[in-house]
Amino acid sequence: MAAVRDGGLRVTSARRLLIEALWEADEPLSAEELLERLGGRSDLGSVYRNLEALERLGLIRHVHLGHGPGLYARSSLGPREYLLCDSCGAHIAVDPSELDEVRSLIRRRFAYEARFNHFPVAGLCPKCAKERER
Amino acid sequence: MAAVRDGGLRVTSARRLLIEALWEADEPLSAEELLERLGGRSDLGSVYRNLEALERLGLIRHVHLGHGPGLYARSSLGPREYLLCDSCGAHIAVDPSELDEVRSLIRRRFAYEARFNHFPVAGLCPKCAKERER
DNA sequence: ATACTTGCAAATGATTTGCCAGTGT
DNA sequence: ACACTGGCAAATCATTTGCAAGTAT
Repeated sequence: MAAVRDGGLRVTSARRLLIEALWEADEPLSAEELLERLGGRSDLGSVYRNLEALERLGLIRHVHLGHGPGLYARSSLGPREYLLCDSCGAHIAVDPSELDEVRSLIRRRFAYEARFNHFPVAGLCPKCAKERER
Repeated sequence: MAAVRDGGLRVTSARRLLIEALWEADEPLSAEELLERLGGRSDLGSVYRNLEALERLGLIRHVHLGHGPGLYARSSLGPREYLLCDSCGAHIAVDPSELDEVRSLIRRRFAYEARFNHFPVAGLCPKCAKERER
């Protein structure tokens, strides 16, 4: 809560509840899922506004896993980059270091600095890839 | 047009106009941009329905470059995979073979079969990456 | 006290869907 | 003829914004 105040935000009950929900979660949640966990003691507009504010402070991040809503998680959940299956929606989160080789390959070829924390690596998971082999 | 009929679709004027617009374009366009090129001689509902139908036949593909609307292009525009800059929106299209090394690295590490034709590689383009170096 | 926030409603952007008159085969 | 489509409107999903009343500092 200190970080919130230091960031120039007031500690309101809607905000505190949202933060608690985010801190209790061990995977990214949508705004709607978060609102449910608040027992309706807020509304979607406020949830989105607060998510944006907390993200500006760097306390949380959000990722887009395919279509569907954005998913939010506390930054302290650890740096994560994602691989998503286009076919079944399965996804895995990995430490950025696991993608360093991929990143440097892309850097050498295209001079792009690839990031898979906001938009994942898309493709086919092992199971779906196998199913399409034939 | 033969491919359309073979696919079980009728060749209607709305459909033909849409196909012409797609075939004249040399980069992916949104449904709205396509409708403009039809001079309003159709409507968004039909455009989306036809885009979906043509995509089912494999005649076109669509890509999501960041937020914003999906972008559609004829498949014959050539196999393309995309790199997108999260910061300035710049993007480049490359032949899949240029990403084969990246793909096999990801395959070895995660057994995922990466595809960057529907969702791009996201990150920072050379210019934006340089600006953040300091 | 007063600036920041909330909850509610309405607006927005992208896309989908229901309906029925119109048209390709 | 008859099923497939088109155009129009309304619905949906995710997210943003306006506003007046409420609250943290």
